[in-house]
Amino acid sequence: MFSIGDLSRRTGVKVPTIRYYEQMGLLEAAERSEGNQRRFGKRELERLAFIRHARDLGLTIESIRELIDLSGHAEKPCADADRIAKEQLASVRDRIAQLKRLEKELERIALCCTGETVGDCHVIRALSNHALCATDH
Amino acid sequence: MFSIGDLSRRTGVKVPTIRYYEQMGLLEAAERSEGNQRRFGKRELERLAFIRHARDLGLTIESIRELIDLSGHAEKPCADADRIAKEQLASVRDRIAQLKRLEKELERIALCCTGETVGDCHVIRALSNHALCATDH
DNA sequence: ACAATATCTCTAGTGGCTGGAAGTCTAAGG
DNA sequence: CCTTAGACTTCCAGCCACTAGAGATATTGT
Repeated sequence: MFSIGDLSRRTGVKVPTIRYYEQMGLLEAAERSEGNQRRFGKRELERLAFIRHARDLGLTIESIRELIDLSGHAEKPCADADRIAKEQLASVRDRIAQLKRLEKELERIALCCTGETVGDCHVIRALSNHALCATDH
Repeated sequence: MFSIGDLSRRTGVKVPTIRYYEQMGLLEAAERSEGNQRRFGKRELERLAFIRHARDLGLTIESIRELIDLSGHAEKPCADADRIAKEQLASVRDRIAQLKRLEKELERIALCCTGETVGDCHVIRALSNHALCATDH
């Protein structure tokens, strides 16, 4: 049995964040000490690691809730879990594609600066005039 | 002179967002009609396009405020504008790199699903066990 | 003149935390 | 056993960049 601070140190999840996950229903309400402090065991540690991992992969709290619900029903087909992961993959790929377009545009804008004054600054001119852009965004 | 709705249609920026930009000080307080409705001209249209463009490129409101301040001082050197653009480029590149690591991890997780039940679902197992990950995150 | 649409201000909500205040509990040292 | 430092509790506010809604007023078209 360890305290919320211990759990935090073991998982790298900040204390207020752990309480937040509990409030959001990702962690079940923890047992309490006589003095009303939370006490966690191995099970909670593992679940928190799961949550942290999923968050690191960009899954929303809502998706994680779904996955936790699913994992409680070992007999169901795992199509839903699969769908959540695939949707997340698709959304990550979308964001990468979008950021690459931005990168191109910013390169054009930022790398052309010739170090003169604001009056003829390429950065500001480029931002003022969308027509100078190579891609649409 | 056009109304906020006209401005919205011309720039693709939603009406409440225009009011929000005014509130944030990116747009100067607009002239008003007799009945207290905002009236905009070409100047405001151009500035809003500038703002929209910068936002599309991922610049924060704060950075845009800086750029607007700068653009009012045509005689100053444009190093600051250049720095803002370069910082944004660096941050975009960071995010791309991070998302690519995620993409790899999600591919491994999502594409291995063999369509069985939750009990032996690869997605859920992978999320439960960080040790299965190829990269650190 | 009237109806339909647009605008006004103000407030609150989004997601995923993060920080602070004010009070209570626990663990270690003396 | 007592003290004290630190960890813990709850509750509330704030972050960013909007977005939505209520209820009142203005404008526009017929």
